[in-house]
Amino acid sequence: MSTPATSADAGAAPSFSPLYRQIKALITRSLEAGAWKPGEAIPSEVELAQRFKVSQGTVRKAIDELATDNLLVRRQGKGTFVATHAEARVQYRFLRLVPDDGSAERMTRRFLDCRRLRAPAEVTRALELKSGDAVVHVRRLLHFRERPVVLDDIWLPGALFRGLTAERLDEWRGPLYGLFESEFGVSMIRAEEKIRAVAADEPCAALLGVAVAAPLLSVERVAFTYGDRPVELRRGLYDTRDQYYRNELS
Amino acid sequence: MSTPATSADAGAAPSFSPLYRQIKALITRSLEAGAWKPGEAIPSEVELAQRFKVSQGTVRKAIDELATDNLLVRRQGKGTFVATHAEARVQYRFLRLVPDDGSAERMTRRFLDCRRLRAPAEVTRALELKSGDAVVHVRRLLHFRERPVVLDDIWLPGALFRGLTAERLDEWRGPLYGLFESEFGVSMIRAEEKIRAVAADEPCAALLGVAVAAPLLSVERVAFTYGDRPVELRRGLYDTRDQYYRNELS
DNA sequence: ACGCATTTGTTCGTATGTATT
DNA sequence: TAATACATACGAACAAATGCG
Repeated sequence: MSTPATSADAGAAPSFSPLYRQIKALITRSLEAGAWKPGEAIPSEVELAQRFKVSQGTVRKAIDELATDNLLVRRQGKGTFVATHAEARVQYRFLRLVPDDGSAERMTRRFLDCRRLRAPAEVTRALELKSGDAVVHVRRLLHFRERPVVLDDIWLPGALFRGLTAERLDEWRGPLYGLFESEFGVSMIRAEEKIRAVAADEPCAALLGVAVAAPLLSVERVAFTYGDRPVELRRGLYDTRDQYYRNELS
Repeated sequence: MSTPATSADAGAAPSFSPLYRQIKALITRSLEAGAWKPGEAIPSEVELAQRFKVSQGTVRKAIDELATDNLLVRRQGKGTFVATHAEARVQYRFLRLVPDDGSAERMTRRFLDCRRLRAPAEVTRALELKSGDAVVHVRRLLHFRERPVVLDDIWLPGALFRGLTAERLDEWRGPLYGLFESEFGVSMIRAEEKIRAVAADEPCAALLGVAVAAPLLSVERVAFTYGDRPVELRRGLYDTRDQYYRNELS
C-alpha cells in the first residue's frame, strides 16, 4: 500500500474499493498481525488519520464498520479497543443457551478429555487441513445448577494449539475463547452453526443424564478467525428441557 | 423536540437523544403510520433534510441506522425503500432452514386449518392481549421435494387480521409475511425465537411422516412490528434429518 | 474540587464520485 | 446526455465522557 493519494487513484484496480475500505483492510491486517492485542486500545482516530494520510472522517468510517463487525469496540472518551472474549460484559458472546426461568446464573464446566490425534476426515474438511494433520480434541460437560446440560466435543488445529493440555484447561478461569486468545493468539471472530434435533445415543445419554433416544439439540459450530480462516469445529449436544437456544431474527 | 425524554428504559436513562436519533424516531413514526408503504421509496435525503430542517448528513445517519435495523433498504442511484417481505431478493427473510445438499429449491405449502377462536392463556401472554380476545389460528405444512418438513401453528391477533380466511391464504402467492403486509398493513420487523429439541407426539408424527417420539426441532417465534409490539406467535416443528437450522454468530 | 487534555460522538457544510433512469 | 439519488471524502467546530494532575 503506497500513498492513497487523493480520490483520483487512477482506476485500473481489480475492483474499485473506496478509501475507507482500504483503511479498514489495513487496520484488519494490523489486528491479524497482532499489532494490538485483544482488550488493548488501538491508536486514536486522529493518529491513524495522520498515519494513513487521510481525513479523520475516513478513519472513522473504517472503524465504524470494524465495530459493527465486532472486531473493535468503541468507548467514548476512552478509545477504541480490540474485541475480546475475556471481558465480563461480553463473556460467552457465542453462547445462546438460556434457562427457562431467566436466571443469569453461570454454568460450571468439567473437562472430560483432551488429547492430540490425527484429524478424522470430517474435521479435516471443516478446518481445511491436510489429511493426516494433527488436531486437539477436547470433550467437556457444562453444568447448570449441578445438572449436566451441554456436552461439547471440540476440535482445534494442532499446529495452532501446541501446548494445550488438560492441565492448562483446568487451570484456566474464564471462557475458553479467552484462553485461546491470550495463550495461543487465536481470536474467534465469528461462527456458523448448524442446528438439528437428534436422539441421544447410549454414551451421551449417560453423560447428560437423559434417557436413551431422548431428543437433544445438536449444535455444530465452525468458528473463524481473521481472514475467515476456520480454526475450530465444535459439536454440542444440549439438553433443552429446562433451557432453550435463543435467536434473534431481523 | 427539546425534551425527547424517552425513559422507560432500565438502567441508564439517557434523557438526551442526539439529533439524528430524533430524526430516526420521526421517520419510524411515519413508517408506522403508513406514510410510505413496504416496497415504496421514501423521500430523498435532501428533501427530508429540508423538511426536518437539518443537514443532509444528519438525515443520512438516521437512515443508516434504519437500514441496519432492516426497516429501510438503500439502493444507490435509485433511492431508499421501505423494507418488505414480498420481494424476490429477500424472500423468506426469517426462514433459516437449509437443506443438507445446499439446493435452493423452494418449499411448497399446504394450509390445514384457519379459524378464529378465543386466545389460549399462553397466546394471550405472548401477544400481550386481554384474556378473551379473539385470535386467528393457522396451521400449515411446508413440503420440500414432496416431503413434509415443517409443521407450523400460527396465532395472530384477531383485531388486526379481520377477514383472514383459508381462501385468502390459498389464493396468495408469496410469503405469508407479504400477505400480512399488503392486505392487513402489518409489517414484521424482527422476531425472537426459542429453539429446543422435542419428541414428536402422535398427531405431529403422522403429519410429518416421522416415527412417534422422533426428535424434532421446536422453534417458537414471537414476531414484532413497529414499536416492538408482538403481533404473531408461531410454533414450528422441523424435521431436521435432511435439513438444518442455520445460524450465524458474531 | 476543579480544570484541562484526550478521545470518541454529533452536526454542519461543501465538493465530488458512482449508479440509475 | 442530463437529472436525480445515494456514496465517498474532506474539513471544521462543538459536545460528552473519561482520566489525570
